[in-house]
Amino acid sequence: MPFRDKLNPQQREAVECTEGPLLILAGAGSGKTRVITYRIAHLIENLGVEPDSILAVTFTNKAAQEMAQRVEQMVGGRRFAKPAISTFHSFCVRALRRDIEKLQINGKGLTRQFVIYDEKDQQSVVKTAMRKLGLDDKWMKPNAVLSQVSWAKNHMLDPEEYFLGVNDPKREKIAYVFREYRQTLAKSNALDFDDLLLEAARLLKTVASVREHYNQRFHYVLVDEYQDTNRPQYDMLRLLAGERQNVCAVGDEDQSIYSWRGADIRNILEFERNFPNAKIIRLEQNYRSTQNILQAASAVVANNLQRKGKNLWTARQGGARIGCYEAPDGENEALFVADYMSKYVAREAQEGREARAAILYRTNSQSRLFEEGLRRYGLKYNVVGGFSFYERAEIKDLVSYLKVLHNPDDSIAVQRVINTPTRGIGKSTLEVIERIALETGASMWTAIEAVIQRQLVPARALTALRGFHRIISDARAMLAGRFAEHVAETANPQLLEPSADIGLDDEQGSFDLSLAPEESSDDTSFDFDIPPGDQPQQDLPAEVPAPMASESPETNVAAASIADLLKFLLDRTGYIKQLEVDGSPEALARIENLHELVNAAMDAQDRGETLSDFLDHAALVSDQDSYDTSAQITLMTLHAAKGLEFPLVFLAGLEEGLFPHSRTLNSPNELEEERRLCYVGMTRAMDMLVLARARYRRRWGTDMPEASIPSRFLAEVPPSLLEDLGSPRSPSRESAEITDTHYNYEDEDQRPAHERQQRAGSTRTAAGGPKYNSIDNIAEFFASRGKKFNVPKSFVTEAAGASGFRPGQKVRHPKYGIGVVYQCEGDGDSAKITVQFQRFGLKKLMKKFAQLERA
DNA sequence: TTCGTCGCGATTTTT
DNA sequence: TCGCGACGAA
Repeated sequence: MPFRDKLNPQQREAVECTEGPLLILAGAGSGKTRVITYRIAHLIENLGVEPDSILAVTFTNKAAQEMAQRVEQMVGGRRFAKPAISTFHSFCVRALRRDIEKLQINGKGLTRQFVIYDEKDQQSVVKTAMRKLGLDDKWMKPNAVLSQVSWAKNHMLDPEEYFLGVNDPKREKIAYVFREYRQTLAKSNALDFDDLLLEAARLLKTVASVREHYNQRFHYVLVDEYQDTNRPQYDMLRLLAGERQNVCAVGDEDQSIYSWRGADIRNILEFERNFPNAKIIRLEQNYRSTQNILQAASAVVANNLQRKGKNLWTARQGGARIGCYEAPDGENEALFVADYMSKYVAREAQEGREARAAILYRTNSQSRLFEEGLRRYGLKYNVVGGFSFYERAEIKDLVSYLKVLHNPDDSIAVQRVINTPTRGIGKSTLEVIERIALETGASMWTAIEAVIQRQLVPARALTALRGFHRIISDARAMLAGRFAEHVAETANPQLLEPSADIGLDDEQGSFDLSLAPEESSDDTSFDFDIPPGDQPQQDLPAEVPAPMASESPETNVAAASIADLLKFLLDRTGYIKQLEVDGSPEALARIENLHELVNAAMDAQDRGETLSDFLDHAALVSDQDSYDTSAQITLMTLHAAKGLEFPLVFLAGLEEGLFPHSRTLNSPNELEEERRLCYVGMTRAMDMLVLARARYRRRWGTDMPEASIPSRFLAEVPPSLLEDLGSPRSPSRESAEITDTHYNYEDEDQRPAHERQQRAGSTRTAAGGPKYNSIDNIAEFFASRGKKFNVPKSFVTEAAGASGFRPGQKVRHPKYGIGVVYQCEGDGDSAKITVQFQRFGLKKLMKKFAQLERA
């Protein structure tokens, strides 16, 4: 496979240097993916390396899919086997599903049927643990406790070690919660996201046979986004590298933005120390952005100390300057962006080019304003992030039912579904069950059976509980293909069968489990993201639908498919009926979603996935993966933008406290991370970059917008690269009408009808319509919208500069402390200044008496 | 037990 | 603004 003429010298070196540890420092837009895929193809095609002895790990499903696709295009068709390309997490899940039982001690420990707890599940475990330990929700927020627990895990500390490492009472209590948390998960046969990495690393570390298995299988290991790896991932990488040390890590320390998830930037900064004789190659030619954009971004990130430093350059000299816009408030910012967008989209359409733009922001909550703005302009857009399909309540409900079928000990799932839809199992009944579970150390499910058997709750609740139990056990029987038999069995009053009897509930997968205890799995069973049918799958019977239930020949009934199970559950639980009765548009949407879920289950079935696979999938996918590249305008957080590129990029909300985020302001390390985030955002832009800020922003729904201070990152961009896009200062005509009310947000419907028509017309025929689509007219446009776009008087007085204080300025008051000037009125002795104080809120002060000073 | 209302608090982020 | 939790009524 020839590639020499397709790569620059550094890229070529990175591709050809296949033996020994290698760190590729790949600057933004330097053709990283290209190098990785060529490298893999080179190994296979030119060096004759077996494809499936190559392992490549990424962080997102999307990255993994893309990589696999591109490799496929290069070497596909010619090879049967494929390289293993996977996310860290799904790699770990597969490894654990295969061998986790080797970590058992005296038969105790997790089984291959373990479930994966997502963040919500984790939260509820923490909450329960805290309640059990008598800790108040208000004492410390469960979320904060959880993040401590996660921190400890990422630093490979167990509760005892964590306890010893802290010396304040608060954290000591957290250690107890941590211990309780771990016990709960163990009891539920569950792992959280952190555990997946942790346990996989432990598996490799402690079980020599497993480690050898992977060392024999994988001769070349490649890690993408190395700057985002944490300690367990690093350990795993070392173990996978084995003696060959053919480790290729690709990353960019300037794009490390996940330290809050335990990512340790030292992994990349200290690569040479960790892997002796490591080679380092820098990819410094940027193929994406113009020189101006690159220079601006580089200037910002140059303020960081924690970096190896690099010298990115581009052949695209010059380019448009970085746009800069200061809007009066958040709504204005959004409307400005929308206006700019509609102009841009129209222009690109006229030129016959494809318009692609992104609006990037720090927090998801910022998206709302932009969505409204874009809608007003009739522009189509796509929001990435927020909550994913599998996070929707109704989907989680049904998935939880499946989880209970799959693993009855999953108490979180049981808790979620036991009374959804409501079936009369209330708080007091739940308390009884929980108490039994607590006293006997059994799972909720076992406790439920005990409660039924010994009739520990009032008749009414007992009936309800029986109903629930019946649904679950019926469904489980369907799963095992023993429904008819089950019905016969349960026809007699002996309702309860020992649940161990149904232990192997892994649907078709159960064949594997029962037939192949130890050495059955050879290399091919490790099927990474490989399309269906492309490889021998001993996990599954060949024909997908309806394999015979060979374990009970006398019944000979087909095991139910996942879709069938879902339909059964939706019907028997009355879930759909409940929504139908509701009848609201929202309920109908939920029904739609549930249909989608059934479809997803059918697709999974077609791919030959077991119930277990399906649940893993549901746990590991995110919305990040469903990003639609064909949308013209994409809204997302800066984090979500990593790895993407757009001809036009807006970076919004460049305000101190928002970006950089307030929670990072007193930590130099976190501030550097914010700066890297800014760098990531800026380097997404290919041709045009616009930075925007609102001078007043309404934070968390107060009725009073607060004055903002420009983000320090704005000041870090060399002024010569900036171009002010006409930030409105004092729309004169309107200012005369301003009363004492600071802002008067009105519904847009209050605009005169003729304006609305004009607006509508101009958006629909964006190209031809003259007026409000042009930046030049933006001030006029804002003005025309009436009071809504009034700027506070302050902007006028600011221009006059009479009061000596200006809005946005930081001031100190002897009694109220530090604050920010919100508004100035009048001048001379009668000058009044309104100040937003950090601790005392908004105060109107007479300048004469206030003793304000600049801070 | 459920369902409604009210008030308060929060808003950072791959898997 | 929105969503959740606590609390109270049927």
